[in-house]
Parts: sequence; C-alpha cells; structure tokens
Amino acid sequence: MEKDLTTEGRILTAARSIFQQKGLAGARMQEIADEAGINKALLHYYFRSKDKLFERILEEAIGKFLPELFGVWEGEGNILEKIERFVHRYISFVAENPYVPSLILHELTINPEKAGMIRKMGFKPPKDKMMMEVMLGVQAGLIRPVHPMDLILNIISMCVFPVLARNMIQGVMLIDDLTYQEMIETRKKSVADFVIQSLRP
Amino acid sequence: MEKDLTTEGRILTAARSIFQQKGLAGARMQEIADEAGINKALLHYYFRSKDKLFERILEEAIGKFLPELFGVWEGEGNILEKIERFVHRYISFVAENPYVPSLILHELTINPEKAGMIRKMGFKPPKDKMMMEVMLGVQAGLIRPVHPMDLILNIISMCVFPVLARNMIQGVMLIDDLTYQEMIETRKKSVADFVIQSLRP
DNA sequence: AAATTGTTTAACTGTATGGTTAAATGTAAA
DNA sequence: TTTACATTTAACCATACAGTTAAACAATTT
Repeated sequence: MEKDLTTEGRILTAARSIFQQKGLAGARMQEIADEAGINKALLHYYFRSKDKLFERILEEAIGKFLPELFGVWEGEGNILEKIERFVHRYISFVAENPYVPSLILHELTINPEKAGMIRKMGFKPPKDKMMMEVMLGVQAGLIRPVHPMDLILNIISMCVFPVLARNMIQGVMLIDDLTYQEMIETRKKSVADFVIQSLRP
Repeated sequence: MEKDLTTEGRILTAARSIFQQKGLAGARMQEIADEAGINKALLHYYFRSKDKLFERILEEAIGKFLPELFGVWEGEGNILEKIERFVHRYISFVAENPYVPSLILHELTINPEKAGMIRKMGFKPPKDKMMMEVMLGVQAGLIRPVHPMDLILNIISMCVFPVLARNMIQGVMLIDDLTYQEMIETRKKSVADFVIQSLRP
C-alpha cells in the first residue's frame, strides 16, 4: 500500500494494478481496497461501482496510449529519424506503463464494441499522414517502397509484444527477470536499427 | 452449436471459444454448455470442474503452440529459408488458432507460476540451436551479425501480435474485417521479406 | 462549538454462479 | 430384454462477491 498520494490516487493506482493483472472479471473490489490500504465501504464511497471504476481506468489508459502512439507523425525530421524516436519513446512508455496495452488489449478482445469509446474520445488515427510520410521517404530515396500499414504494424508489434507478453515469453524461453529487463532496455535501440536496416533501398 | 463431433469434442470446442473470449474468470459454465448445445449437468458429467476443463484447454493450447514454435529449427535449409518457412507456417497457425496465444498470454499474465507446466510437459526452448543457426548464417555471409534472441523476439512479435491484438488494432486504426483479413494473408510473405531485408549483410 | 467531510467497522442483502443430486428418458450394445 | 452408458430436467446448496447501510469516530473547516 502506498503511503503518499490522496486516497483517490491510491485507489486509482491500486485499481490499475489489479485490473491489469486480473482483468475486469477477475478483479475483486476487496482486493483493490486492500491494495489501496482502505476498506470496501470507502472504495464504494469514491467510486460507485466496479464498472465505473474500470471505465475510469480504461479511459485513462487509452488517453495515455493513443497520443503516444499517434504523436510521432507530428514531430520534426525525416521518416528514419521519426522511426528511431518512436521506437525509443514507445518502448520506454510501455515498459513504464505495461498495464496500458494490457488492459486495452484484454478489454477490447472481450468487448470489441468498446472501440467506439476511442472515437468518442476524439482520437483519429493519422493514416493519411503515415501514408504521406512513407511516400516522401521513398521518393527521397531514404527507404525502399513498403506498405505503410505493414510497416507500422511491424514496428508496433516489436515494441509492444515483448512487454505485453513478458510473462509468457519468460516462461516459454526460460529467461530470468534481470536478463529480460536488460533486453527490453537494449531493444530501445536495436528495434529501430532492425527496422532501418530493413528499409534500406 | 456444432452438429457433428462427439459430445466431448463439442464441449472442448465450445470451451476453447469461450475461454479465449472471456478468460478463465469471465467464462461461464452455462455459456459453455449452451455453446456446446448441452446442459450444465452433462458438462459437469464430462469435466468435473471449471478449473479441470480450463487446465485441459490450456495444456492442449500449449501442446499445439510450442512444437509449432520450436519446430522450425529442426528442418532443412539455411537460416533464411527457415525464417521464410517459419513466418508462413506460424502466421497461418495463429490465424487459424487465435485462441492459442490469447489463452496462454492471458493465463500466464495472471498466473506466471503456471509457466512451470511448460517444463512439466517436457518442452525445452532450443536456445543453443538458435544461437548456432544464427552464427552459421553470419559465418556463411548470409546475414549480418545480430543478437539471436532479439531476432527471434522480433519475428515472433510480428507474427503473433497482429493476430493476438486484432480487435485492439482494428478498433484503434479503424480497419474493417475484410481488409484486416487480407492484411494477415499478405503478411505471411511480407513479414519474412521484412526480416530478410533487414538481415542483409 | 458546530458543521462538514473522510474513514472505519461490521453486519447485512441480493444475486450470480459453480457444483450437486435424483429421477426420468433415451440409446446402443450384450 | 437387460445392462450400461448418455442425456435431460429441474430443483437445490453453498459460496463468493458487488453493493448497501447505519452507527461511530477522526480530522478539518467554519
């Protein structure tokens, strides 16, 4: 249980952790209360129901996740520089907030209609910008021609999956915590290299 | 509800589907019974408890997943050919059995200790073989030097993630079913190309 | 001091759900 | 036909859990 923060903050921190580990159905209000160092009555005093609490956490997760995801295309530099910056920032982000993709993945797998929430929150995937950026890179001779959506899927996969599936991969490959931690760290560079190497004309 | 198959088979099919969509905690025995076209009493007649049924499904999933994953390194050909074969086979496999990685991921995220089951089932990741194969490829001038574990993580990520996170990606990127289906299909080649391009010396 | 707000305690309600049971019915083989 | 197994029906039990309530206490503000 956290010492500092307000009670509401401690609840949110606890809820994030529990919901991420167990999902909506698997989480227990009592457990969240325990983790926050309070009791169930107070938990309901702050958040009327489990669903409301979960929705709050999910919205917060999406609100952190998407700007991070879409933001790259706004910055300076050519496509190679953007890729490098994106990979570094994105792996750092998911490594520090592993609950974010995990929650969204689980919830949207169970309940695909909830994707509507994304549009309601005003996010729009910058597909046009992506297309344009890749085309510019090709024309400038910086990269070979590729399908933009394929490229972006590849990059996101390599950034997110190793963090998202950490327990599974460690379990299957028998890798210890420290080694894995270091691997994630080195991947902030190596994934960008891997992509950039592949894009050589 | 399926017409053919034995009752046990229909139960397993139903359980796979429900457990994949909702996870262990979210699944309902009644729902599994309905999907199998039988009643709850008969479901318990075949599988004593939810946990037993789930364990059966999970073991089955791991038993399908790991041989597919580790099998590549046994076949003929140089590393580039193996990568090409692996990507094609692996994406085909996960596309046809999306429940497999989904189940394992969710369960091992919640319950990392269950990774022990993998060792108990006699699977061992062929790390040595992977190392050796990559080193041979480097020595033969087929590929540039890379960290084998990084490479394998990249490949697996690009194969599994787009299928695993399909709902999330479609929701975020606003891609319709058919388009996505086609993308998965083309990725059976394009991912291999992407990797092989990256590995050029 | 009084009022407001945050927090605890502890008991309680209602419901969803896993699991059981027993009796009846169907079905196929011995 | 008898035996054994498969399946249904329908009721039932026990438990876990979300959510409520009321009374008391603590802390802060007015």
